[in-house]
Amino acid sequence: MKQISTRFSIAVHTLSLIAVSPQDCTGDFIAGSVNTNPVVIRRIMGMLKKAGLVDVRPGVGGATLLKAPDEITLLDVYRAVNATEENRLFRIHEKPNPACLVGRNIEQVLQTELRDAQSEMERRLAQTTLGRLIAKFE
Amino acid sequence: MKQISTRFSIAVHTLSLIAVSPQDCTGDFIAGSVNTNPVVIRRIMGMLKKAGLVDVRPGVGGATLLKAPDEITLLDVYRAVNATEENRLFRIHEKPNPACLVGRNIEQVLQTELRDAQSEMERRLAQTTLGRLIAKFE
DNA sequence: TTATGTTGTAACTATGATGGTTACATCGGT
DNA sequence: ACCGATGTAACCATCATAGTTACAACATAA
Repeated sequence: MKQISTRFSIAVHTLSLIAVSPQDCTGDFIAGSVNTNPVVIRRIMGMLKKAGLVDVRPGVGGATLLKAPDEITLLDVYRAVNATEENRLFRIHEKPNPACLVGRNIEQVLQTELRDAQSEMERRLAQTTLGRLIAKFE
Repeated sequence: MKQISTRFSIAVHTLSLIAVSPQDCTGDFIAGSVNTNPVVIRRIMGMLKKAGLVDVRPGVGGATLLKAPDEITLLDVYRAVNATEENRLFRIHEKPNPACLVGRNIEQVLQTELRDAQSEMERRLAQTTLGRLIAKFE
């Protein structure tokens, strides 16, 4: 099946690293910890910056959190990297046959249910903060 | 972002149609209601059949539900069409650097949270039955 | 038996998201 | 001016998706 992009987990990794590191984290340093290409990190950092979660200093290098780890939830990160307009987890097939009872109703009825389901997931993501996550590292 | 395949919504549409139709539903008939190619329907019907939700009669044609609409939840359908092994909604980047505190812990810690979030979503899907969905059609 | 209409699949295709990569402009401090 | 960092554009290989054509297998009716 189609899974949610690793952008999300990489973003969480990135923020965690910034949170626990005493020194400034450069993109290359983070890339080394995540084990990927620095450009991938920069792209994600750009999204986190746009979402107001981090401040990145061009030229000099390094990133810092703009909120306390306890003020950043997984949902914040999730939203930041999905960064899209709609943000609907489920896709529904388009243009079903309006001449059919089911075709006429399915979109509306199903959408309500699926949005609720997505909300439940997001509610759970909102319950975990970066601070709580970091506290579990050993 | 990457969304969950329309296979799911098409499967729900398909089952709904079978449930509300007095006559037998052929793949072509369902395809007409969903507004897609019959082969797409047959593929999904194959998954629903494998999951024990429907019985499809080869040759003669037509499909029937193997359970009452009130006994089929959206989660059943979701599981049927995702039909994969792992069934993990979230992907986590692989092989983070074990020499780093974050890299060493992120996978384990994050996985717990994400699995919980997925469970919340699935719990909500399990609360809606096909019967309840159909009852909302007008 | 043959014809008809259906299901079951294989195979091919176009599309779009993803994630890695190279390249280079720009920035800021030494 | 130099150096190392960020910010992006551009390109690419890979993969899931969903539509399509084609055809074998099947069940029933004539």
